[in-house]
Amino acid sequence: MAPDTARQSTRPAHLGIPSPAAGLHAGGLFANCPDLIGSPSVFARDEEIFGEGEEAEFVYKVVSGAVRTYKILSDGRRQITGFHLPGDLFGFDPGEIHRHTAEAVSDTKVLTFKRRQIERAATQKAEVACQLWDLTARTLRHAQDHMLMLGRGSALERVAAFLMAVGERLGDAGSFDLPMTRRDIADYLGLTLETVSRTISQLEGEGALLRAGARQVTLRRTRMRRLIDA
Amino acid sequence: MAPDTARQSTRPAHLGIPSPAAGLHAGGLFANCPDLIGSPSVFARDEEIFGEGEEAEFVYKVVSGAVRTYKILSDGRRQITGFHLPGDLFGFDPGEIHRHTAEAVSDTKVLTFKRRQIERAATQKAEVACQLWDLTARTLRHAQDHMLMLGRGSALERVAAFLMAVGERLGDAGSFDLPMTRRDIADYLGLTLETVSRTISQLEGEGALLRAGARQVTLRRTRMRRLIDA
DNA sequence: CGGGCGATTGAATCGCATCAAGCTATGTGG
DNA sequence: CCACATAGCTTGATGCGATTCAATCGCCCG
Repeated sequence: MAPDTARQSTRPAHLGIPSPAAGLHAGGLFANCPDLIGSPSVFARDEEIFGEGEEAEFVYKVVSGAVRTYKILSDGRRQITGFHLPGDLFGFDPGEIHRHTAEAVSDTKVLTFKRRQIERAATQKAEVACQLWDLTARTLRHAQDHMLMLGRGSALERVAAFLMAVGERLGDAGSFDLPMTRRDIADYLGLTLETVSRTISQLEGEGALLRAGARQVTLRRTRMRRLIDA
Repeated sequence: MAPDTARQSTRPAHLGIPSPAAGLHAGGLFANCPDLIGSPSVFARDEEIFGEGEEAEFVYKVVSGAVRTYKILSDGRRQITGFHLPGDLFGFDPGEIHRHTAEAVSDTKVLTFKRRQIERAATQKAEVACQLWDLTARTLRHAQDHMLMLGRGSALERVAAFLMAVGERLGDAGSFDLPMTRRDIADYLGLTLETVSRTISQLEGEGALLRAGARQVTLRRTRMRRLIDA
């Protein structure tokens, strides 16, 4: 009943593994709409795909590479709200206007779909509208899990959960490559790049992961979970 | 292009006024569905309306009072994801299961709607499905704005933005009453109740608000904005 | 081989959390 | 009607974790 038990702490504790960092695997979304075929398109590292405030003409699906979506504050602080990996959809803020900027994290191939076309399909077929609803709902769930992380997690919890989530989404076969920089990770987790770097070193020091270069990591999931659970 | 300009700082700065703390004014959502009529229901202060993990049988609309929705971590930390004020809808996580717990912040009147009924209407009428989609999208926008706050805002920015948002949603006629405790505010903003208290005192000290008792506040919006802008 | 960006590491600082009293309303029972 | 209890709020002292500032390292690419 009363919330009097709510405690706060900066100490490590179980955050639950949040849903993958942006997880919007498209499933068969457009499968049954034969006229909805995406046009392939390529973006170079750090190239803008769309900007905040622009008209939302297209919707995108990542084929290879990675994309970040973010907002910038007037003083330059940046909050990345999601990373989009192969298979993920992005750019689907309902409404006429993009509410984020999207950039390629690395060289990236995407499929582009006309938003108008999709929305028209939605107004005609309730089935399509429900799928879009479900898609937005999954994005919402991710956002809420991430809120929990940003509001309540220590640096250790945030970084560990992030690495595990990205690993899973990349189909972690033992080890994997992080597509993004430390700064990107920091701006996603609400930390500084130095803290991210230190925390990864700490995780390595405690045997929760191995590194081969800055980007390639091998997770020891059991040890990592032990670190953040207790 | 490159995100190298992203800076970080703990200093106050413009966060943009985030959308109101949960803002889901129902608009005319169920207006054109004459068979969807809510049953009135009353909950006492701190009474649970639904629990995380429960089957999502109903959807709610606040008539009077206030509701909080939150998640609890295994160690007791609580993250409130939204406050729901008169006119707001809540409990509409798509899916069969509630992903939050909802409690009355103060004595509260709500209207309850059968979720099944609404979803059935959605599968039949594309128009309804689109409205639900839009509803979820608005919740998503709020969540993303809140992420920005949690990830990047100082205590001062968070509290000031929160007060302004709540004031607006309550139709701030000069001054208004906060329905929730300092602990609730803290668990929403990712702070401790002491920090919230101190920050409000600080805002008062700098002439950004007046207090009449702990809960009633009068905002000096211009001064408050100056404080967080610069 | 050298330039440069990204990552790491160190030292000092700061903001918020934590721990710990008091304070102030509100309400209750004698 | 007042003493007392209690819940919520405020305020103070202290500590810790993350940020900030500042080198330095190391890898990748020209």
